[in-house]
Amino acid sequence: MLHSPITMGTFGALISAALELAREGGPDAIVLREVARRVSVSPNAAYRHFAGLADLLDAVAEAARVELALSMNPDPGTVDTGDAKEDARARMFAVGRGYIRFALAEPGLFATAFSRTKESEHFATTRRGGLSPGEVLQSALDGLIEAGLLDSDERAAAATTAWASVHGLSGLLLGPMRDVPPPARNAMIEATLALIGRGLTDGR
Amino acid sequence: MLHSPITMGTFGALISAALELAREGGPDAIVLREVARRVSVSPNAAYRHFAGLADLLDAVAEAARVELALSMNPDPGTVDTGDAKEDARARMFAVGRGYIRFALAEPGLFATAFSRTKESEHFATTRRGGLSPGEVLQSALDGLIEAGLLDSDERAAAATTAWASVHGLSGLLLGPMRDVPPPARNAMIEATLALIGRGLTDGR
DNA sequence: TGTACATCAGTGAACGCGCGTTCACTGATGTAC
DNA sequence: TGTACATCAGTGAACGCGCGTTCACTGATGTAC
Repeated sequence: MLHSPITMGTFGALISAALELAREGGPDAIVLREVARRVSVSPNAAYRHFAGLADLLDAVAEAARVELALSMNPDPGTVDTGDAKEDARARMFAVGRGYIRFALAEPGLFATAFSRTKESEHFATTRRGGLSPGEVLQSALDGLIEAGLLDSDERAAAATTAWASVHGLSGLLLGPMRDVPPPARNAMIEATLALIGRGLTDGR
Repeated sequence: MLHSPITMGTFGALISAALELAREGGPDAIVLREVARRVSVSPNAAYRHFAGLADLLDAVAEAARVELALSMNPDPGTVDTGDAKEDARARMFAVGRGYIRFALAEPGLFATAFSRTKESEHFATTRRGGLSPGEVLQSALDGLIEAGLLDSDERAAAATTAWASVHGLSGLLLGPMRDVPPPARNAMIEATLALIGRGLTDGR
């Protein structure tokens, strides 16, 4: 997914195999020896590319964050009705829906994206020129501000509340509410997005 | 915390020691051999009281849920201004604040309360006559309905959104936002509670 | 009241397992002169 | 163009560790008659 497997080299193959483990079982499923096994390499070969397990985990968590950010980006063209206000609102909803969709489709990667790393600001900025989840959210909020639907001094509070809501709903749907059937689940998602949207663009 | 250590017996002592481990390091820190060590008992003695590690974990998760529910209950007397609407609203805020306060004060127990168990409806009903987090939330929503601040047919959606918001904010404050200093953190909590409260009791 | 027996909560030793990491080494590739 | 040397990505074997669980057993307590 990151690169073609053919030209990936051992470094890329290790990351790719570790991502696959994370996809299957979350961050705790990332086991150095199993990663090496899947790449058909001896366990200590990994130490040529990473300082240790923690370092590998950091790289995988970063990759998971990039995948989350990609899933948050609305399909281009979807949001284009001609009405600027309507478009900005729709884009905001699409970003939230994309976040929850990723969590439900890739629970292992979702959990991995939030696993503890050395620094804590990885959601806001991304190295290597990729997108970060925080940047996608901020740009949707920019749209609301430009459309006159949000005061720019409410921006920080809006970001926190919006993020908290979709993050929390994702966690509940994956946890205590995991047995809710899909139709009711979708109703919950839409109801939450609607209520938050209403709260953010209060009366505008 | 559950019973006096003097009359607790091995069963209670095992649960108590496991709870302590969960408090220190979350559900993954619950290690059967370490639990037995802390109770000064051989590892296999635990098998007299639990079918295995998974069974012990279930019991500890249940206890963590009870502690969460206790933390959500507002101190009696705090919410009593004479104005029924105002009281109902204040009680709702107090429940949300209690939830987040517990998450921040006891991150290990908070995570443990949400660790995977066999059944998934433990948040709604509690065995042994204790309170559950879901029951505390529902009773706060009852208050809003009785005060005329919430339509009873919006009850389910309101529960989901409210829970998702405080749950998500808790997760963010413990994770990606863990370095936010306390004053800014409190502002985020109050801003989120205010926005959700506004959304729930829309215009009333 | 005494005796035989079942139950129960504990013990100590051992099981197999898989982990992250380190050690000393090898062979291919690149580079300086 | 050839030679000596450094660098680098890999190997195989081993390290110590702690885990959950099982086995055969013990000694105290309760119970039936």
